Amino acid sequence: MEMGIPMGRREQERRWRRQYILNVAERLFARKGYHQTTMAEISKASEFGMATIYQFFKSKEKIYIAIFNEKLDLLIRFVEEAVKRAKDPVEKIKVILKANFDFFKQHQDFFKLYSMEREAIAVIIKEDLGKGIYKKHHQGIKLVAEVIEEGIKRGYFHPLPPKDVAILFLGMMEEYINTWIKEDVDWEQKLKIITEVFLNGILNRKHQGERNV
Amino acid sequence: MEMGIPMGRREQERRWRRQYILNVAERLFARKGYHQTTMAEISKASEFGMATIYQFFKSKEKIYIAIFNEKLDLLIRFVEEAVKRAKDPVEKIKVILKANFDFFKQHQDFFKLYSMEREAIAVIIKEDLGKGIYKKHHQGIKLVAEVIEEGIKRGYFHPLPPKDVAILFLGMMEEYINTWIKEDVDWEQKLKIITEVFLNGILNRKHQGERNV
DNA sequence: CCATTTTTGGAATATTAATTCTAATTGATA
DNA sequence: TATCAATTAGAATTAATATTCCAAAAATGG
Repeated sequence: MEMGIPMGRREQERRWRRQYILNVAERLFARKGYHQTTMAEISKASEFGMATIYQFFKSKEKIYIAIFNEKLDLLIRFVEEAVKRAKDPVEKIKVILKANFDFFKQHQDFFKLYSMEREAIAVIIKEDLGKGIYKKHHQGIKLVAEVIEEGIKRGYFHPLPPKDVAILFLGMMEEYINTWIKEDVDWEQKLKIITEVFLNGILNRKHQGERNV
Repeated sequence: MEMGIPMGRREQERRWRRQYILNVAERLFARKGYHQTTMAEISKASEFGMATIYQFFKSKEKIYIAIFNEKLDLLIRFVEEAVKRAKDPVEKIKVILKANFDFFKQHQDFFKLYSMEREAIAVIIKEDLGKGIYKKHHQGIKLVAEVIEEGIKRGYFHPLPPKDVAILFLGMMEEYINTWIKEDVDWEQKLKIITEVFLNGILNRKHQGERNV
């Protein structure tokens, strides 16, 4: 199982089936939410019997957790990779936005699930693993906060509390993706708008003297 | 029942009890989510029997919907009132932020519920009334978008699509409140930060020449 | 205070759906 | 191909809980 030791056909098939079940469940959960999706439906849609599914996952809850954990890992890795390739903080912010947009365009079902239940998950899932997901969300905040902090140190950004700025940034991004993901929009355009607002704010230069914030 | 005709004691008591049930349910839903909260718990916590509760609400779902509808109405009215009192667009933006912060500080249980299930609600609630809630959310977006539009026309804000900016604004705000509502923070301070970021962006003046957004 | 109406508590019912079980099938090994 | 182990389908079981029902209690009005 460890890296380097090749998997036999048997094991590969197992993996493939496991993943298949997760994909089917993800689609169903995204469409109808956790509670409205029954094991019978997952069984039917995946064309596996109950026992088979329970072979792979101890419970419905575990399926749910697995989807979140695996997709969130994927996302975090994807964003981290992208950030590494950018040099200056402004570039990094742009790259984070683009990476998130791209990822969620590719995984729309998951995004739906994510925005639908990220907050609820601590409540839906009794198990401690639910907290692991919560932790991964904070890992995302931390990543952005570090970029912000670097940007402040290097004089690119206003000296504001990095964590606060990171939260504002992610809030913007999430709600924005959430609104537009359903529709068939020009993503380049959207990316430009959010970048513009976040970096430059909405205030027009000619009025900036007036500000008394 | 119409304005002007005074309610008898009987009717007033009924209202009070109805509201009491809603308050209890709200607290429970906020703590454990919709599905984890049972009618038995609502009955126990409110010290009303089942039949009594079903006297007031046809179903558990109706209780949930009632909470959302009534609180959202309250919020919208509260924000609209506040906006009326402000003159220029910059002031209006600040006032909207403050009104939301204040409202949710006052109604923390509801905020929890709101952020937990706003997205999920269309899925949790089968009934059409679920869509009414969705509509109210958009009413909020519209209100902000109008302020933005006015601001652009009067030259205060950059000419960006008002609805997009409104969504970004609300996303920021929601996530921000969400993060800090649990903790005992300096709200004035937080209000300043979000206002600053939204109005001026994070980019430092000295680097603005470099921007190639 | 009595008759009538309304309200109430909580037990009984019905439903829904997660999980387990069993018998049948499939696949591997020799 | 025969044997044994692993896998599977789907029915049966079980658990949870929303809703209904009914007898008892309380409020109302004459």
